Amino acid sequence: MSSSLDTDAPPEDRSDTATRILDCAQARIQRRGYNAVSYGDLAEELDLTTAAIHYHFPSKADLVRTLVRRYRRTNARARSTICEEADTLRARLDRYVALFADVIDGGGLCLCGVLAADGPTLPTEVRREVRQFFAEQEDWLTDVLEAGAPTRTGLSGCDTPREEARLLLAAIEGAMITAPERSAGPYVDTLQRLVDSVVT
Amino acid sequence: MSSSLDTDAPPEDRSDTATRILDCAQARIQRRGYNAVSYGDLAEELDLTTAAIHYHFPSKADLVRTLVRRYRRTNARARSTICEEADTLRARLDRYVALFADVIDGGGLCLCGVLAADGPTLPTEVRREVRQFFAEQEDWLTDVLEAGAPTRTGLSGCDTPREEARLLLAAIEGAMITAPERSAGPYVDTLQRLVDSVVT
DNA sequence: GTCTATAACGAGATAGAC
DNA sequence: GTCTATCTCGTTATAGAC
Repeated sequence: MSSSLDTDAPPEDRSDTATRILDCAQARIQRRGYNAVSYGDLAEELDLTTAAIHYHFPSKADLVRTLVRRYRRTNARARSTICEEADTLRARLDRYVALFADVIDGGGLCLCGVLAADGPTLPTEVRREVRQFFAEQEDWLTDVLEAGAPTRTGLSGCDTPREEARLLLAAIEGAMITAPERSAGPYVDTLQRLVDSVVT
Repeated sequence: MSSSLDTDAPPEDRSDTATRILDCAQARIQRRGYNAVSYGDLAEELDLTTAAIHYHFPSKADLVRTLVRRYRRTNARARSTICEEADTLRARLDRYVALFADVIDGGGLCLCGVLAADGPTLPTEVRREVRQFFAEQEDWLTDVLEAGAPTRTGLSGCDTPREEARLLLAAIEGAMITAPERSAGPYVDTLQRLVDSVVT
């Protein structure tokens, strides 16, 4: 049940400028965190004024809320594609890990991982959105592990797929933070060990 | 080799006020991140002026560098104590996890986990200090896993203790971020699964 | 849709009195 | 060791012209 809850976004049309703003904001937040990104930064990089950005996103809360929604949506599509194109448990987990490896190679961390660290600083709407992102990952991983039962060995300590899913997610997010360099190689390496322990 | 490298701190005497400042700064950074904590915040909570804080720590870089050094030192002592008081692999890992569970119960995240997410925003000295913290955890976990060889099952995917150590550390840091609430219960629960998979 | 201009505030930091 | 006072800059956000 990779839930498509809430007011699940409308047609989702966005002007070219709005998209450029979101792209820029996402890259910067993934590298620097919520509080180290300002309208001024974005304006300079995009060759706009702060006022122009305020036209598209009246407040910073608006901007980041929209950003996380887009992030969730993109991620949901990517997960769907994985399930369509790969049918073994191992292939699915490998491709899922690769999703986050791409993020690292972009020079930053998972958008929601970074935002989670900014905790109570965030507008409450954004905090909710971030928590939902993690819940979705956990749900999806649980489903995938269940569906892959035949080739699933199961960690000796885990009784249910959900417990295993929680562990996988924690490792996937944590490895970004503890990795000495922000490059995909060592990251994938570390997580491969865990995947290997979970599937035959 | 739980390294005591670099200019390993002097007698480490600190005035009472300086200690109060560090305590306050640590709590706030663990909850809100580096860039959401200001001299003004600290001054208000401690009933001081910003100028008084600047007397003890001339710059924010000074303050946080000192803070992370103290954090590393406290953590090193705690790890030593664990090795003195517990002699089985399981007991040591359990108590190590408890160390971080205490942090969560304090309402925040691991100081270095939070700072890692603030990435290039940090003064370079602080970034070095944070990377060293993670290196120390990895080294210590590797040693502990090696020493516990008799009761160590080994994850099926991991060839060496170091690979297992990296995975443990990633999960320990990541579970703080992905946990829906900042309370120790569910956190310890998740990690217990992994510990159970690593030791008989 | 983008601009100039500016308001209103908070940040890190310093000088100098006590 | 702590204060008052101040500087300079960056921040989010708005008003109004083009």
